[in-house]
Formats: sequence, C-alpha cells, structure tokens
Amino acid sequence: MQEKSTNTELLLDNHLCFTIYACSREITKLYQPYLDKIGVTYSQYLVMIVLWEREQCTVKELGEALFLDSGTLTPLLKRLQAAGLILRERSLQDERKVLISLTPLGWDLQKEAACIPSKMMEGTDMSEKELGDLLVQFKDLLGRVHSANTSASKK
Amino acid sequence: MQEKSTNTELLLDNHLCFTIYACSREITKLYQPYLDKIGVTYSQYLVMIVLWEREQCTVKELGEALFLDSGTLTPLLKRLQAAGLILRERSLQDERKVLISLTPLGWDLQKEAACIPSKMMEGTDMSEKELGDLLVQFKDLLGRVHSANTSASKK
DNA sequence: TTAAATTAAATTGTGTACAATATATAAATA
DNA sequence: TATTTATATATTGTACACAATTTAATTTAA
Repeated sequence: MQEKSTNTELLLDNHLCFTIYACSREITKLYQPYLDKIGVTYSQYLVMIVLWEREQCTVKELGEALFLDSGTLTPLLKRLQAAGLILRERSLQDERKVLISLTPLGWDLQKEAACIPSKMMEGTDMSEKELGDLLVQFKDLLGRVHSANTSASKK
Repeated sequence: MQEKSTNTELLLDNHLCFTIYACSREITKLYQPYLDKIGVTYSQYLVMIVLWEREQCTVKELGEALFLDSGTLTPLLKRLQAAGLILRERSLQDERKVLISLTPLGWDLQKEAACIPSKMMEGTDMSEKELGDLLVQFKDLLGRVHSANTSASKK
C-alpha cells in the first residue's frame, strides 16, 4: 500500500514538472511566428513588455520582474540595443546601475506587437475564464516554488 | 468597453504564458540541489526517467516523449554516454536509428534518484489532490498548444 | 532496378539560462 | 577617514533549445 502510494506521488510529481516544462516550450513555439515578424525572441519580447509598462528601469528591476539574472539579461539587452530598440545608460546618481529605456523604434514595436496576445488566445482555444482560473492557480504555484527557492538559497 | 476587454485579454494571456515560463525555470532550480547530488541536469534526468521505464528506445522515441529534437538530444546523450550512464548503438535492422540503453551504472542511478520526487513535493507544499488537479489542467493545455503547433507546421 | 522522396541523426549557428567569479561603485562601520 | 561589507552589472563557462541544413539509410514510385 505504502509503496504504491509513494510510486503514485513519484509519477505525479515527475509528470507535473515535466508537463509544465514541455508546456512552456510549446507556448514559446506558438509565439514564434508572430515574434519572427517583429524580430525579437520570446525573452526579448518579455523585456519589451516590462519596458512598455514602466518606460524605464534598471537591469536589476528587469531581473526581478522576469526572474532572470544579469548573466542572462546583459547579453540579451545588448542585442536589443544593437537592434535599436532600447538604450543602456549608466545611472548618474549610482554608477553601479544601468538604466534601460525605449528608443522611438522600441515604442513603435508596441503597436506591431499589439495583436500577438489575441492570436495566442486563439491558439490555445480556451475561454477567458478558463485561462483566468489557470492563471490564478499558476501564480500560486509560482509563488510557492519561488519562495522555496529563495529561502533555500538564504541558508 | 471593447478596448478595455481586449486589454484585459492581452494582459491575461501575456501573464499566463510568462507565469508558466517562469514557473518552469523555478521548478528546475528546485530540482537542482538533488540533481547535483546524482550528477545530471534536469533534461538528462528526464531522459533517464524515460529509459528507466522503457529500458531501450531510439533518439526519435525519446524526442517524442520529451518534445525535444536531435539537435538537443544528440549532444545531451553524448554527455550521458561520457558519464557512463547510457549506451548509444546504431540499430542493425535500420542503420538510421540509434538505440539508447542503460548501463549498469545508469540502472544504479535509479535508486539514488528515487527520493527526488518526494523531496520536490515538499518543496511545493501542496496536497496530492491539488497537484493532481493541476496536472489534469496542464496536460489539457499542453495537448492544445502542441496540436496547435503541429498543425501549424504541417501547413 | 534506378530515381525520387522520406526518414533518422548529426551538425551548425544563434540565443537563452544560470552558476560562479570578477569588477566597480556605494554604503556601513570601526 | 580608512576599511569592510554590500550592491549592481559584467564576464566566463557549461548546457540546453531549436531552426536550418547536411548526411546517410530506407522506402516509394517511376
């Protein structure tokens, strides 16, 4: 009995984590054709979304919003800068910080990207309510896992 | 009115996809300390799980199980081979195929890895039922997104 | 049976992710 | 104030992930 229950847990847990991992990659693939049209990757698109909302922020703030560190963001931001979409400037108040802001081209991209989410909704073929419920559960799970990670790293 | 509704959809969709993406990476981080102990990455661990279930399979079958292609699997499998955990052999019946199987060391690893899922369950701090419900919803979403991808690529 | 089409892996090139480390600046404190 | 500590970003190295192409083997069809 005990053995079977344990085995069930093992499979359940492995499969849930795998399903989330696979789902994440499949969703990125679903974005791909639309992102190709505007010339950015999914990670770069997420950075742009943060900037469209906040206009300006530091690398650290971007990292907190997207759960990414400077090892990922620095080269990614250099590519966005090379593409003419953002500016990277050292803060004059605190020269450790790098301020990221949008160029006019970066702002223009917002209009071109506006159609993407609705196209994605069609792709999943789920109602707004279903997606909303999923989001609630998912944010809860993300919160739990993230806090488990941060409390573990503090040890 | 119409504008507000559209905007809500946009945010909802962006946030759901982002949350799944972030959640996937946070879960991988939660696995990390346990995977470090047995010396494999999360992707390599997934390959080992498939092999522990099936004993032997081709690269293509692994790819179908894990939603990965040979571009990802070939170097990954070479690393598992270099670590002495698997064998890679051309099929004699069909020399296009490469058969992947476990070494005794690869089988031994199963025992060391047995504790991982229960440790992960503790990490999320959710009941078996909650995780089970999430898994059902998630498999549904994965199925929808995957079929959207495969039907799109057939065009 | 030969030629064309298909299939299975491998290869190449780009772009993340992330741990670990380095560097430079700022804040705290002795 | 000089020194330590903390903070913000960059760098380095490893390992995916995947599109696109290549190579070799098998099927299909002419």
